[in-house]
Amino acid sequence: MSRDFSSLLRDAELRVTKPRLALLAFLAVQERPVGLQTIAKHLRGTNLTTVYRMIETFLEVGILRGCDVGHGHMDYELADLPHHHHVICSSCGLIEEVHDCSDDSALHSRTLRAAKKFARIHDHQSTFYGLCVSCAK
Amino acid sequence: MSRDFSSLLRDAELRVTKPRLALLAFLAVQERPVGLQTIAKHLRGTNLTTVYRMIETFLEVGILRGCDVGHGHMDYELADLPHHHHVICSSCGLIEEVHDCSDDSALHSRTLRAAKKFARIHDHQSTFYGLCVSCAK
DNA sequence: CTGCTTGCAAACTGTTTGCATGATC
DNA sequence: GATCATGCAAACAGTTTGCAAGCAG
Repeated sequence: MSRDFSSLLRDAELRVTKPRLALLAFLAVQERPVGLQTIAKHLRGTNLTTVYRMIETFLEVGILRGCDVGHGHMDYELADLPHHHHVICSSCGLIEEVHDCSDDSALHSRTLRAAKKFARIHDHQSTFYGLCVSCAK
Repeated sequence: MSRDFSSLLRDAELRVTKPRLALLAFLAVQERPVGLQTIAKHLRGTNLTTVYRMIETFLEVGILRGCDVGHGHMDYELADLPHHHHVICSSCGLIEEVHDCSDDSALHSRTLRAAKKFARIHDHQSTFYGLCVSCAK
């Protein structure tokens, strides 16, 4: 399951460096999107500034995707994951990804009909709030 | 259409002050959620610190709702607006609110079935991305 | 008059920029 | 060897805190 991040970088016309590989490897292991500070904390041996710049670069070329689950700062995840949404526990902050998004196009066209100022809708992001099983006890 | 913000504040056991009324009046006129800096810029005659504190207070008592449309900072709107979602133009950043959210409970239960770690889902927020009519030309 | 609210200044945190060093191609 | 990436330090912006003065109840 470990991936070939070197060619991922080369395909994006970026140089293959140790900090970049470390960042990608770290994100690949995570099962949830993570914030910049979290990344920097776990990526011993590199610099905060570098993390900022790597993320900026990766967002530009589309290797990374930023997603905002509503606690003030962006979280990041590898962009080549399948489309999904996040469920957040209102009590403890646990995030789970769900992949049930069967009728996207129906949802988009229904929304488009309601949005009078828009000509097209090409994407959406949904965040659900609830109680995880531990907190519900 | 102008509302009674004084009693809104009193009901929340907050004192009725000029800056607070100004903030509420400003938000009531907006048709989209606005960021803190935007608010402060338009609320001449009051202080940045005060705006921060008012927003914090209003969020606590539930007068305001923060919503994150994914550009790094929170936007705020009056909480007693009906449930709705936002459509954002990928090109110019225009935000429109849409109120088509007919089958919420079906969506919640379908998501709950997919989210193995969750016991309940009570709310959600969706953001759509598209092209507004001006940008689509 | 009492306590909540405000405004200013200062502290703080998170983010960005400039520049010299080091690594990749 | 030329160019891109990194790391440090310094600048910067946004946010928070402490405290004295002002205002609502």
